[in-house]
Amino acid sequence: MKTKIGDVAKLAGVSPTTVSRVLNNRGYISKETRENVHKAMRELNYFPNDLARSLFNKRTNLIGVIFPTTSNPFYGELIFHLENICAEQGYKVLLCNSLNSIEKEEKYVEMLLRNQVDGIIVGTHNHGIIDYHKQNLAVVAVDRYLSETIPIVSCDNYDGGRKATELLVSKQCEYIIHINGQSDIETPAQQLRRKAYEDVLHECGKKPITYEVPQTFDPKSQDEIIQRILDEHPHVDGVFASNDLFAASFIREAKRRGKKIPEDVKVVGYDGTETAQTLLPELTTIQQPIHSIAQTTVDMLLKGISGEFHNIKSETKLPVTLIEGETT
Amino acid sequence: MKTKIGDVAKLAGVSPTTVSRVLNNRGYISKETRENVHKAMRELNYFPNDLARSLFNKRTNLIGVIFPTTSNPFYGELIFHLENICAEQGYKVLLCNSLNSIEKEEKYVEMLLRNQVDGIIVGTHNHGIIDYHKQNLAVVAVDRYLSETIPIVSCDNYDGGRKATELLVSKQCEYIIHINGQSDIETPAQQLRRKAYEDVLHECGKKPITYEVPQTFDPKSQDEIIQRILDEHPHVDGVFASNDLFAASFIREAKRRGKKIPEDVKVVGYDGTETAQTLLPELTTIQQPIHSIAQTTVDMLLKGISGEFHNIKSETKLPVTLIEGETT
DNA sequence: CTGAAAGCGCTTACAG
DNA sequence: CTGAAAGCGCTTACAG
Repeated sequence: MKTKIGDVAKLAGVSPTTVSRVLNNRGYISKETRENVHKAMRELNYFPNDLARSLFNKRTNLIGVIFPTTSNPFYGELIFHLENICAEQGYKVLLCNSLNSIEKEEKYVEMLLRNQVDGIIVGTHNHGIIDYHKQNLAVVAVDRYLSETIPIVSCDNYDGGRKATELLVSKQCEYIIHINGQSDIETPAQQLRRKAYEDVLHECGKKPITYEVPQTFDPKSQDEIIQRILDEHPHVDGVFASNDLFAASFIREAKRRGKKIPEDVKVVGYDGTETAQTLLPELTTIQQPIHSIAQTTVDMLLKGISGEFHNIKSETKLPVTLIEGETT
Repeated sequence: MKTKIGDVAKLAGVSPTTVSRVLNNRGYISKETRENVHKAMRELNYFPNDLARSLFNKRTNLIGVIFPTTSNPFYGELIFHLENICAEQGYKVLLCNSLNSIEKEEKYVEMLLRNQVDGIIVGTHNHGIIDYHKQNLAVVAVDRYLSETIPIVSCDNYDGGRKATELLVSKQCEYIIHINGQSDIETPAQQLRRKAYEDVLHECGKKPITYEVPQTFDPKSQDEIIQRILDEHPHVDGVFASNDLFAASFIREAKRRGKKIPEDVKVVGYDGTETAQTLLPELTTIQQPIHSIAQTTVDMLLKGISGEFHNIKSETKLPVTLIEGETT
């Protein structure tokens, strides 16, 4: 049997009330009693049951974190920071990999609700699911517009898209193609990058061409699209990919077809994760400040939990950085 | 206020007991009553409070997952699969990124204990912390030997080390260096790879040289070691790195110094994550079956939770695969 | 087939 | 400074 507060009380010769008080540092307790209780707790190797405490307090210090998958280095790194920052503040993270499946997301949200999380951080589509159930629940979205009342933390996607495209233009690329995630009304993140790409191309009288990769995390369909790009546009000489993995896949296939990077085709990626920078350091990319995103997100969420925002429309836009490598 | 079982009962015109029974599908309930209750639940958008249920049941369906960091693609992918498999089976994952800090690990373990997790999956050193507190707690270790009584799931590290080193030898490398994580009594995973490397070199009369990279996840100290390797052994012509990130860093620096890969130096990595295979597809590596590791680990843990193993020494060794790329 | 009572492990007014 | 009582939201014997 696990030891409980009564066991400690008995051993220390006090009431459970008193043990609870030393546990919570509440009210006056004589030094002697406090020490006795502490001794008893140590002796019995006692750990309070947070379930019982939370049930009473209506506060779990639990945060739900929903993203497509920790397998993707951008999310892997973001979630690392999110969890780490939460832990520092005494919050615990319930991890949900939804793989962009609406069905899974719904199940996860229900699970989080049942577990009485204090707040949720979402980085997936979430077609209004959360808003509907929103009941004293703090929610912050990362790079997604979930609803009018949910604060959002994102990077300057339009600026990122411009920086990437303008670099290609300035390097004399004539035939610039954009590889994007599947378009989706709920994720203007991608759309803003695309919009910027299109704006820049229009400004220099070029025709934008965008290919969309389904967000299914299936490497096959990704490869297929890349084959198609190179089949249909053998003269492509510039590519702006909306994440570093797409960029890497493109480079791979272009090289296989005998194209030299950057001489024949220049490539810019997006995200600039530590992992991608280590594995493919030569890649030119738009780097997102992952740590800042995490910090800002947790800050917002904790404010939300302590009731500091109330249906205020809020959007935080963090700056991105162009990292020039050797693929441009 | 959140709606609770009493609210549902009132609306459905029954007692809380009855609502609980339809919730748990327990005992006989008339069809009509069941339907009324369901209707009331829907109407009130009711979700049972899992805290209260768990408190009574002494079962949380919570699994603690402790690894160094989701930022590392191997752990990112492993944790993705672990979480996904857990979710399928109705378990929820509490994520802990311990960064190999013993202090953090201890805090996390205590946190998990307080939260009454049903089991823990550990992939970090854990100097006996868990075993000490082991109290009805199922624990499975991934690639770490924690104690005699904790089952372990790992890959055949010795075979991986042999395969990697033998490949280099068969490709006529004369001067083969091994880059390993920091040695540590509790992590024979790394040591087995190293042992295999040393055995193979001894077998062909060569002198093994191993460099250790501190497991601090600090890119600087990693770069430093790699500089040192190339400074101290300018004639190195073969490298076996115990993970793909080390391999990538080495390749980067070797190229910077004008060495051609694989002509001048051949490199074999380790892990073979999807991410590394996408970003650095030309890397020769020893691939670990991440999905199988996750599946086996969860299977073991669930058996442990249902009391199916009792201090039985158990080790599962999964096979690794050599993936020949273009760096050898 | 259904309900009243007791209890899961804790905490907080309320007394003293 | 300390304790007995009630209650957090649920579940399960036990009656009926």
